[in-house]
Amino acid sequence: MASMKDVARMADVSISTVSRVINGSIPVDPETRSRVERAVESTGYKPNLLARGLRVKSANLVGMLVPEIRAASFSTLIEHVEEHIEALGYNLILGGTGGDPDREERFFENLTRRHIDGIIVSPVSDRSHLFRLMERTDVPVVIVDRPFSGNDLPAVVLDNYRAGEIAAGHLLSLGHESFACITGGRDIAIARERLAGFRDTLSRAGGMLRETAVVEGRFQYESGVQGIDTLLNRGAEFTALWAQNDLMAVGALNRLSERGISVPGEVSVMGLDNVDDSRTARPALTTVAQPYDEIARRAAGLLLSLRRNEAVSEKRVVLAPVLVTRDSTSRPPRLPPGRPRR
Amino acid sequence: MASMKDVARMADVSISTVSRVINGSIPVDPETRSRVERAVESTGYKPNLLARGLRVKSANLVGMLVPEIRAASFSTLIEHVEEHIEALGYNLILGGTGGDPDREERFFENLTRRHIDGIIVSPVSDRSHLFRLMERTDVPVVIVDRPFSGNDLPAVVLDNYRAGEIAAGHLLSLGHESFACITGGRDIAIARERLAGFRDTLSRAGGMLRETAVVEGRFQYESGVQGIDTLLNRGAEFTALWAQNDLMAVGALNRLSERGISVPGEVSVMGLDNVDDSRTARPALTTVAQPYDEIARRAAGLLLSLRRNEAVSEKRVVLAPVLVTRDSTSRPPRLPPGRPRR
DNA sequence: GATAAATATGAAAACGATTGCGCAAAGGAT
DNA sequence: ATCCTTTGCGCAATCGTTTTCATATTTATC
Repeated sequence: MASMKDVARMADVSISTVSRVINGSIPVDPETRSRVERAVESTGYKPNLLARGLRVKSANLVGMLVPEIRAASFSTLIEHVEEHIEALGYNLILGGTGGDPDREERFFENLTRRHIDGIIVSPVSDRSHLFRLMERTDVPVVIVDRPFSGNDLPAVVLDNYRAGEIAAGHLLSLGHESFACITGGRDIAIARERLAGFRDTLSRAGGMLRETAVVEGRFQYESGVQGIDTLLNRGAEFTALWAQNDLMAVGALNRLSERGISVPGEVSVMGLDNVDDSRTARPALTTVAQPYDEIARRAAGLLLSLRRNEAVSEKRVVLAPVLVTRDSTSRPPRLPPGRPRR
Repeated sequence: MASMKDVARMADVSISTVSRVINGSIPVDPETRSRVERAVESTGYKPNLLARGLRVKSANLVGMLVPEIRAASFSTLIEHVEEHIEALGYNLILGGTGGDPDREERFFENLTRRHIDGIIVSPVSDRSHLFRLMERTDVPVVIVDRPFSGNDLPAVVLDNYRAGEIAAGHLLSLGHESFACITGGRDIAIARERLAGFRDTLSRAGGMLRETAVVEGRFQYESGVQGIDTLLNRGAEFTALWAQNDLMAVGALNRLSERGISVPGEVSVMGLDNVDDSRTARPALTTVAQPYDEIARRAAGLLLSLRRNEAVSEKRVVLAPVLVTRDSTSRPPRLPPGRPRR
């Protein structure tokens, strides 16, 4: 592989000069510049990123760490992040933790040894080891999807409270009066916020969410199916269900059908995320969309601003969710008041 | 960040010695060794991977390039690859191309400039620009998922012909006699191979696959729904359908229901991949599974063997698909012979 | 035309590791 | 006691850049 030395020799200049025309850092005589450019061309020279990185302490690399790479919400986020940073001339180094604290730690440490330019992280839970690590590193970090709790790290996230409001609002507007909710883990802040928005909106409208009508899940498909089972076993009464992400919503959808309850005929169900699966579920899922592309763009932008020590107007960007109506919600069934489907 | 120099000073040895105890390359006196180790401990020293990489021309990085990061089959492959190489001490640098040849090229080029240790690639199609690039680079490459056509690059892939056989075999064993197939793009070798296995098995059994009963898709959800539409419009007669991946199969499933055709009551449908979506589809999809975990493991293993110039027994690993039966296939409906559902 | 200022380039020192080579001290053989 | 091997370690070169500083050359100023 050709190096600067080769180019320099061929153009009959010093390597400093080559460096200067490559980086355009300092004016150089047009005549020698073009001589160098020709040499670069004919040798096919491309700067060695390790050497440069070593010197300038920046590898042109951003890292991304998520709990589960293959979960639809993460993989779409990853795709968008990769797109944006690649457009800015960076490469993405990706890690999955599977919830293993050791892997979290290793990943973080490896990246700092690589002079990473920044890391985008989605911590497993509020108690993640990562928070300790992140607070005492000097590489820029921005949190996505699973925000903070008791720290002020930069983040770009959904307005989760608002998401709950939107879900409740939509169901209320259809005329529903009895609700249920399948949440994410209680140790995850976003789950708590989503629930708060949902509950507050309902009670503001004079309705309410009984304790027996909320079940805690873990943002996974199985949580959706089990959620339905425990709700029905408890004898909870509801014509409208919100699952706090699409995966659980689809699980609920399927389980309801299996138990002979029609959606949206007897109960309406909503999700949150608007990943591809919500489109392909049957009935197609009404959901509250996360603006994944914008999350990714803002996260990348924020990260690199921090890197350059630019003053950033807001360290925490919160983005608005938007309602996407499909076929899994409708007006509640006409039944004797107070006797909805069990 | 502490460097070797700091450690050396603290342990009162030369940096060469520090290097030697870190790498265990050459025996060093137990007494000084422990002195160095103590110094490493107390400085919290961690080798700088850029510097090491520059020197030894290896960054401890492997790259992976796929057309679409968020497609379920790719994201699960990515997850597994990341897991395996991380266990071997490598990090993963991920790129998506979206089918854009420029991005393919840039990605490839950037990685070589980083002294990447190897690249795992899934080309968009047989005509991908990548093949040119890959043939004339000296970094190890292994192809997954979308193999070759007219080149002998290392690869680890499914036995796609066999997959077709398995699909056909399953449907035949249920008693079906009229078949249809939705394929991937004809410019993709695996689509052709899958079809060949399917068709050959059917004709071997005395059945056959009419030309009007095969429609070309593009491995996407929409291909599945459109596939059904064109089949029905053509008046194709079939009680069994194989879509060459799960995404299309689910599309087909949904479209069939929408058009009032029950699955598996009137037509059975199968997919290929066994991604999560096949489990959560309704009816749950019978499919032929790709052993993603093994593909990833073998690909990573092969790649690193090539890197070390080890003699590899086989440059092309082909793995066996396995049948997963769920609810989308059953015996064909009893109807007057020769008059299956249209 | 002499001096000052501006401009273009080169030499060399980093960045932080690995590694070939050589030298000293220690151990073994005679 | 002498010589030969080992063994353990340090010196210095190297990987491919960027960047500071100095120097030579040109241009401007009076």
